[in-house]
Amino acid sequence: MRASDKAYQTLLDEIVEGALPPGTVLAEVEQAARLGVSRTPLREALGHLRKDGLVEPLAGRGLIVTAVSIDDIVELYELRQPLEQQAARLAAQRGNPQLFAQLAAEFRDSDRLISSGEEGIKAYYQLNERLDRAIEDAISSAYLVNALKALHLHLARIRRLSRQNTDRLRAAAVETLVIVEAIVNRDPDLAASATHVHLQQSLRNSLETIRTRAVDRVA
Amino acid sequence: MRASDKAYQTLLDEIVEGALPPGTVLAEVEQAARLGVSRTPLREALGHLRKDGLVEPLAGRGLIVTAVSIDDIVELYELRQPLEQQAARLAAQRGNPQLFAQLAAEFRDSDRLISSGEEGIKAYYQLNERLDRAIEDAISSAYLVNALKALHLHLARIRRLSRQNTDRLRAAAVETLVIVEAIVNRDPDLAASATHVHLQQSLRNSLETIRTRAVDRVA
DNA sequence: CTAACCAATAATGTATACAAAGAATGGTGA
DNA sequence: TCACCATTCTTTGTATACATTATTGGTTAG
Repeated sequence: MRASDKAYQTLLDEIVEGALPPGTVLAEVEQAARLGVSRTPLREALGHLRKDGLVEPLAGRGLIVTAVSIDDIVELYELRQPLEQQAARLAAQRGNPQLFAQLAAEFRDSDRLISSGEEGIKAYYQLNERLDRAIEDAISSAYLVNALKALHLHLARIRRLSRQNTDRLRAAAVETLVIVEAIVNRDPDLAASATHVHLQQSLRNSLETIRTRAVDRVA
Repeated sequence: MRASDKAYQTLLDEIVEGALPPGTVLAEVEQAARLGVSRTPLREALGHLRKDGLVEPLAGRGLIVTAVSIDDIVELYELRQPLEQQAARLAAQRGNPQLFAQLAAEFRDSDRLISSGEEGIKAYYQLNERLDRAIEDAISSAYLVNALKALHLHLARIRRLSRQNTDRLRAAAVETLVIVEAIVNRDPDLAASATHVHLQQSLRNSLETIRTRAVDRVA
């Protein structure tokens, strides 16, 4: 594996996981030393992160991890909404019904996961990732898949901000099941509408939890 | 201006304009010498082009300019369709009606441009670019705008493949006018539907002209 | 004659040295 | 005491030298 790829992957994970919170200054020599690579591959990694929108230049200070505000979340959903509706639509047209029927069965059983503590919730998140992967595979359009991947980078990042309670997770599982079943039944319009509904709820929940927490912090 | 930016912009233009056709091998030392920069900034430029999807690694041969097939055009429109519908929708919600009214007036007068030779057609294309810019400004969502910019990179590239005749340009102008008027009237649904129609026609025309030309080549 | 292996070569990947540009800090003057 | 300027230092940007890897061509053996 190339040193630049390793540096990119490491920094990416650390930014998404929050180990490098927004505002963190990423000086080249410092990060190169920390990650055990020279400046050249590190610069390449930082350049890619800049294109991803995860870091931005700050005059004189080098690069810093970009901030994530409530406005960012709204704006992100303005991209997510059309992209995932189209993804669901195409998956319903082209996906293998048997494959998605299997995923649907797992979502029907997801209450059990959500109710069984941290471990189960982690498994539930992995189930969602498998669904995303299955949809991407079904789409087969490289351009749309790339746009989705760039989107999911930022979504993974804001997921930390709006931690979901189990009630919301259960509701989300039901909403997602509708989408998957529409794909199984090769109903593109329903898949798109169900995605619309799901994302609307998801955004509403995200904003509520964050606003609530902001109030908590003041109190 | 940084040497890496200069190299990136130059290569980008050459790829989009077709001076570097698909399949062209871009060896680092060779291109660095040609563009008058050292390998380091050139590599940075190539890395960005790779993220843009304009070049791709070829085992052992370095990077080559990516191919553009008919399938690529269809796949590109599967991304363009949802993105530009959303863009039109948001522009209708947030755009300054007076600004778009001005653009609408110009589109109503665009027959004159299209009928007045190369110069006029160039001006017509610039009018379209100004509309794209106005829509992007109205959107104000950085994520969606970035996705649109990446998309327009590839669209500019395939525009060379499917050169439009004046009849198609006139029809496209009428379709576009409906979109702009919907934005002026703050009618998001109509703006989205009109965009849907316009892109469907645009794709159909692209595929027809290319298929026809492919037949010509055989004959 | 074909296939496999080895060597040579040309490419990318990495490290480091150097240059340039900017910001922070200290000093000096009003 | 405050403002401004110069200097220094830290930072990024660039060039080049070195390492490494993969491919290609040739040679040899079967």
